[in-house]
Amino acid sequence: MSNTLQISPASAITIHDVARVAGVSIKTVSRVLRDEPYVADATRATVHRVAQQLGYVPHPSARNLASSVSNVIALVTLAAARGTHSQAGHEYLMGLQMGVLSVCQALDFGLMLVAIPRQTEAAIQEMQHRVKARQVGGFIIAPPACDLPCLLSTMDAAGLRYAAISPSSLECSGPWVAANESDAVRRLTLHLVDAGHRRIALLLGDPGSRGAVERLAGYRDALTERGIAYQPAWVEQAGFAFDRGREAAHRLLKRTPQPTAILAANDDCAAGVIAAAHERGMTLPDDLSVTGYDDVDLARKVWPGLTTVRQPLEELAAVATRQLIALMQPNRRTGDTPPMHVTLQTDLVLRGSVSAPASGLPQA
Amino acid sequence: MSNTLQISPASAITIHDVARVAGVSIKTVSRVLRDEPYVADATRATVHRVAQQLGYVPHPSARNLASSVSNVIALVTLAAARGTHSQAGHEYLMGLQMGVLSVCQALDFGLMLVAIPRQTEAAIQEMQHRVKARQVGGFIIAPPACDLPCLLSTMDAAGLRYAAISPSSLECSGPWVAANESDAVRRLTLHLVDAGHRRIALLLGDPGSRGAVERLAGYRDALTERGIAYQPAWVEQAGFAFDRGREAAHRLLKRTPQPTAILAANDDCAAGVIAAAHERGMTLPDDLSVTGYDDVDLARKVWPGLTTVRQPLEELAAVATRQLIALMQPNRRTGDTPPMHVTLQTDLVLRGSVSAPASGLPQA
DNA sequence: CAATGGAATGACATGGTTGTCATTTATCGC
DNA sequence: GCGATAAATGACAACCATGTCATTCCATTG
Repeated sequence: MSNTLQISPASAITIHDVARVAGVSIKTVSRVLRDEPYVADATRATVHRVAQQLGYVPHPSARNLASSVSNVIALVTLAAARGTHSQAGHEYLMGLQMGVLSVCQALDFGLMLVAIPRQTEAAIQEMQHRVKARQVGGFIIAPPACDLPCLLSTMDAAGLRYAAISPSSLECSGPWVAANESDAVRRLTLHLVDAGHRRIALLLGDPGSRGAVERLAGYRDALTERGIAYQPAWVEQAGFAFDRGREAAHRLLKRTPQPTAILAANDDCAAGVIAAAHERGMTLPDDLSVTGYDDVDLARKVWPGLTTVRQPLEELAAVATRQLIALMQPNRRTGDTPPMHVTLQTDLVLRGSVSAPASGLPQA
Repeated sequence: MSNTLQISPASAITIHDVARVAGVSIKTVSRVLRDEPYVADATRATVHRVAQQLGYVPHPSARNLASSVSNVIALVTLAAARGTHSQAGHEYLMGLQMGVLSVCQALDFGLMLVAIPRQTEAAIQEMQHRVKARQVGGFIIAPPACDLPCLLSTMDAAGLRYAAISPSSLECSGPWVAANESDAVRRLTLHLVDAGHRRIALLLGDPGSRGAVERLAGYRDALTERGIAYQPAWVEQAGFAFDRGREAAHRLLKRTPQPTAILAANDDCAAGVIAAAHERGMTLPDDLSVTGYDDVDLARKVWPGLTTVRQPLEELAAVATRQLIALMQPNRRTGDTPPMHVTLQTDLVLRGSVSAPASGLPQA
């Protein structure tokens, strides 16, 4: 009937209205809007036009109720103990969030935030609850949540759909994305060696994290390439936090001989190293070269600016999101579906925190 | 009938199952679970017990469909241009998120993330779309999203439910929370004056932000209290970003006489000031005292550590969330409902970035 | 003791969509 | 031109909760 545009009182248009105006059944409207086959092209066109004109927006709850398919995904982080901040750096998490959000927005998915407890058991329950309540159709598991022991394999067993970002364990059947961390650290190490450093300490993150293994490999590769002997004493499991970096740096700088360069586990940790060096009255970068990891804002804000590695955080998250959505809606045609396992390259970012060692000739 | 615990195949328990097992009608189950009156105590107890035993979880979509009330709220941030980071500091936003999330989790609300475009018109449409689609029942508007001109009053007009965090404009009928920023800056200024400073520069954030007015007032109050003349030349609209702080600091430090202390707009901005001072070869804090604002992690990580103001970010967000939920579900009994307008106190955090001025006697 | 009214409960419709299956219409081979 | 097959469409139930309104059950009251 009336083809008049209805703009203002838009909050009540249902599939029935579209069907009535288009002169077809609601089922046909449903078929058109869900891109199902067996609809005549002419009908398809009419329905699309009418739906658009009426400003029809499908009701997600009704859709969800009828089809038990959700178009909401959850970004899973580790619940912080009351008052403390979460484990992973804020900027790291925020970068991931932005990546997830941009894809969600483009594909008309909702993004929920879910914080899970630290025990795998409880975490699974929490997530199952969300699925049971049909609030959420799938999960993006970000570090360090994905480092909970057995989390991913238990999720597999529980039938929860997910995509993991930079998981430490690959013992899962689900998709994951990660950056090529061994290559990143290899290049970082070469950069230091080529600047003249020989006593290079490596601080690693939590033992459970993906980087721990990969980065050590990259570090050793670089040393081998340049014919420098690998010394286990220069490697420490420090952790990612500022304070851990600071403590580790104090320990290292007490030694004789001192390291002339420290590869920190991430930018926060590197800032801790810098703080420690300052506390010991050292001048940076002459007395000590420091590198970070992640290139969060902090890396530019400390003095001297951190030479670091830029992980494509937003892209990591975006890819994971597309993987998950492909998993949730196999039939959906969303251009390119990323493969199950993706490794992305990183960029070295050079700033002032690395220079040639001032004191002592290059000696192994 | 069977009172056996059903644990594993839990994904299909509906209100009908509960009703059947409890021997009552579904309506009665609904009444009990929604805490409605006119149910005998004995019935109430039975239903609760059965629901618990069966592990019944109400289906939010069905609930939503039937009642057209959502139990999902959205945290609204400003969409970042592709690639760039969002306006507000990451740690600031993350602090707010944690606060919102903790209340949501406690009250069994879902939290969605929504990024809105920079134009009020488009932002309203985006939000109306969510509501129209019944995805979301209300919004928490965080800075700087709430500083979009007329956003809040337009939301009022559009009938969108919201609570605002530290909004610049109070021309809205909705609830808001904010920190007492004028008092915070007043105390910060007194702290500097009492350390011997007289030439104190004040960097303000974006003109549209709440702090701009409040903080200036606090600054002037402090000067007046100590009998120091207010000089407009010492006040700049620098903005919150690191680079803005750095540029402003360079401008200020070129002057004669130099300021001996700078109150930065926030910690990021303060880090920029510190970087500028370093670039000019100054020694901190002897040559220049600097203060930040927010007490994000960065404040501990720069050298010297920033004397700053801790805003109770998580609490601000938590209060806003409770305000919003009270607005959405007036009947819900959730202990204490916060008042419509809440102002929270702040804490001074003293670190190494402030000392007595090294050069020059205290002269106005 | 019948009438009254409120407490306690249930039957059924409703919300907006999708799934199932039946039905109508067009297409094809011979 | 006829049946067989496939394409196109629609009627109706189902999803799971809540809202409306009717009904039953008691305790009071006159």
